[in-house]
Amino acid sequence: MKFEAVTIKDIARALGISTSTVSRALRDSYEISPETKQLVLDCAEKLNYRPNPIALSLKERRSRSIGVVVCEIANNFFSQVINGIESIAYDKGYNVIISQSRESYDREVIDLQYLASRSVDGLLISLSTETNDLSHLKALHAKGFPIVLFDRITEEINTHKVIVDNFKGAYDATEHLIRNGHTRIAALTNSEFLSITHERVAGYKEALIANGQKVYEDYIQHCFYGGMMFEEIEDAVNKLFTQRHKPDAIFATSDKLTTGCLKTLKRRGLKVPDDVSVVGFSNTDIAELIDPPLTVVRQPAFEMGKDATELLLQLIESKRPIKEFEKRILTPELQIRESSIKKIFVAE
Amino acid sequence: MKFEAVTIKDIARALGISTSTVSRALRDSYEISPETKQLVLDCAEKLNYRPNPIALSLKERRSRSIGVVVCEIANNFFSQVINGIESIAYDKGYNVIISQSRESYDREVIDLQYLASRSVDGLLISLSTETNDLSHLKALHAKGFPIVLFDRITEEINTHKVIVDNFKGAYDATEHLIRNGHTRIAALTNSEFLSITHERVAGYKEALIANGQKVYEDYIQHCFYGGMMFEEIEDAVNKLFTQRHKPDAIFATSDKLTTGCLKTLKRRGLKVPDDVSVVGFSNTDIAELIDPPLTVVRQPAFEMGKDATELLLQLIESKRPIKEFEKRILTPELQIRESSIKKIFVAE
DNA sequence: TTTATTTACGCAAACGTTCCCGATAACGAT
DNA sequence: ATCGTTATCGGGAACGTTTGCGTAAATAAA
Repeated sequence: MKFEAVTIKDIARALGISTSTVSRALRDSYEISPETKQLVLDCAEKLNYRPNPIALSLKERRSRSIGVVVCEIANNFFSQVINGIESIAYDKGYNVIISQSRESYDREVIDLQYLASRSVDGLLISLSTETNDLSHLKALHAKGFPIVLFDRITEEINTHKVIVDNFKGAYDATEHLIRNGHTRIAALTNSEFLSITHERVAGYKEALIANGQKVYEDYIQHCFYGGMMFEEIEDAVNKLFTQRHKPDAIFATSDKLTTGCLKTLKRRGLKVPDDVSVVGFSNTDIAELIDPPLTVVRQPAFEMGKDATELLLQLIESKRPIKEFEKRILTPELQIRESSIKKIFVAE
Repeated sequence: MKFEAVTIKDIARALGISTSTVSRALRDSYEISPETKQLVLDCAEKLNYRPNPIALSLKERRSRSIGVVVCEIANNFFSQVINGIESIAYDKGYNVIISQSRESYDREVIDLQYLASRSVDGLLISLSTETNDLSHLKALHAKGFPIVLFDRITEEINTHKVIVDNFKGAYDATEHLIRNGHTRIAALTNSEFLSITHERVAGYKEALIANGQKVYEDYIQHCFYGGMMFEEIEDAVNKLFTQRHKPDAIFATSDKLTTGCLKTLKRRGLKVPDDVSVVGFSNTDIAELIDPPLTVVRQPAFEMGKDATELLLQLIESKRPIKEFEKRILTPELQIRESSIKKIFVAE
C-alpha cells in the first residue's frame, strides 16, 4: 500500500509560488514577507504538511537516529538500559534503532554493518559473549564513526565507555558471603572473552585472597553462551556440585546466570540459603519476592543508558574530532537479603 | 564529527564511467558487460562501498523500518513482544524503531506523529492506559498508513489486531480460584479505557456468576496509570483490605499490577496464600522462584510480536489496499502454582 | 552494401529538502 | 533620469540512488 504524503511542492503548487519560498516561509526566514509566511503556514496546516525526515537526512547527511546493539532485549538489565537510552534520545529528538545479537558474534557483525551503513549517526554497543575478534568494530571506529561502548566493553577501542565498577561489585558480594561464614564460594560466570567476566572474577578472587581464602579454579564455572540456553547453566551448576567439596555459596555474575542458578538449585531440591547461599548480579525488580529474598548486586542500568547516550550525542554533535575519551564508572549496589545469610548460625 | 562514506559516484569517478553504469553493475543488470561488472564489483569491494539506505528510502518512498509504540520497554511482557517483533523484522530486512509512551496520552500522540511522518513504513502499537481519544490514530489510519494494533486495542479502528483471549485468561484464573475454595475474589486492574481491562474484568465477572458468586464492584480496583507509580497499586490494595469483608483472593490483570500487589501484601505482612491468594497476568520468567511460587496467566508475548509484525509487513508490502482485516486471538496459559492454593484445606 | 537488431553505456529526471545565487520591482537619494 | 538599496521571490544545484530513454558501435540479416 502506497501512502501518499503532502510535500512542500504541494503547498507551492496550491499557492502558485516556488518551493524555495515555501521552504523559507516554513523556516521563518527574514526574506519572506509576513503575508506570504502566513499564507504558507495556513496552507501547511490545512494540508497537514509534515516535513520528510528522510529527505532531510539525505540533505544534511545525518539521520538523527542512533543504533543500539545488545545481546537481548528481554532482560531486566538491558531493557532498563534501553529505557535510559530512549529517555535521552527522545529529549534530543533522536530515534533509537535496536538490534539484538542474541549473543552471536555473527549476528553482531551483521547488525553493525547494517546499522552503520549510514542509517544511524552513531552506535551504542554492549558486546556479545561470543565476541573475541573486534575488527568489525575497529574498522568502523577507524573511519570516524561515533561509537560508545557500555557494560561489556573492550580496551582495544579508544572511545567513550560506560561501565559499573564490576570489580567492586564482585568484591563486595564475595566479601559479604565470607563475612557470613562461607568458606567454599563458587562463581558462575560468563564467557572469558567478556570484560565483565574478567573484572567480576578478579573482584571475586581478590576478596577471597584478602580474606585469607584460597582460589579454586574448579569453583569458577564459565558459561560460554551466557546462559542463552538453560542447559548451559544447569551443567555448570551440576559441575559445581560434583566436586569433592561442594560449595556452600554461589556468586553468579549476571542476571540470566543468577535466575538460572536459582532454578537449577530448586529443581535439584537444594535449599537456599540452608544448603547453599546465593548472591548474584541482577536487576530484577522482584528480588524481594523471591524465595528466599535474593541478595543482589544491582547495577544502575537506567543511568548507564543515559550516560552512554549523552556521551554518544556529544560525539556525534561535536564539530571537530574528539581525541580525549572518557570512561565513566558507575557504582553498583549490594542489596543484602536472606539468600546469602547462612541460617545455621542464626538458628536456635 | 562528519563521517564521510564512499558513494556510487566515487566508484564511477575511479573507473571513469557513469554512475548509472555503476548502479546497474551493482544490481547485476543484463545490459552491463561482464568485464565492467567485475571492474565495478572489485572497486566497490576495495573502497568498501555500502549503499546509502537513506537515498534509497527517498527514491523508493519507503524506509524499510517499522515503528513500535508501547507503554514501557522495561516490562517482561512488552520486552518479550519486542523480541518477537525484532525476530521477524530482522528476517525481512526491516529496522525496528521503538518509542515508549510511558502510559501518557500526550507522549503517545507525539510518538505517533514523529514516527508516522514517513520515517517508518508502518506502525505497531499497544495503547497507553491514559488513551481515550483515538483521533490521532484514526487520522493516520484514514490516510492509509499501515497500522497493526496489539494487546491494548480498540474497536474504533478497522485494521489487523493481535490479542490474547483475555476473557478466557481471566475466566480461567477466576474459576481456578473459586474451585480452590475462594469466595471473596477481588480484581486489581488497569484503567477503564483499556480493552484488556474490559475483557479481563468481563471474564472475571462471568466466572463469578457462572459459579454462583456475586459480583461486588467494590472488589474491583482500577489503577488509572497502570501502576506506573507504586503508590497507586498500594492504595488500591489497601482499599481492598478496608472493606467490611476482606478479600480472600486477588486477581491482578497485568504484570506490573501482579508484582506490585505482591510487594504490597508482603509489606503489609499478609501471607500468600494463607491470608490471601494471588493469581495474576504475568510474563515473568521467575514465577516459580517467587515465595510462594506464583500462579500466573501467561501470554504468548513472543508470538504476539511475531504475528503482529507479519500482519504489518503484509499490509505494507501489499500492492492494493487491503479491506479485509484479521483479528488474531492467541491463547493465554494458566500456570498453576502455590500462590492460589488455599493451605487451610490442605493442612493437618 | 544497406538495413535491422543487439550490446553496452551515458544523460537526465526523480525522490523532498535546503540554500546559494540571481532577478525583479519599488523606493529614496542623487 | 540614473543609481544604489532593500524587500521579496524564483531557479537550480545538491544530497545518493534508480531507471527510462537515447545513442553509438558492433553484429546479424537482407
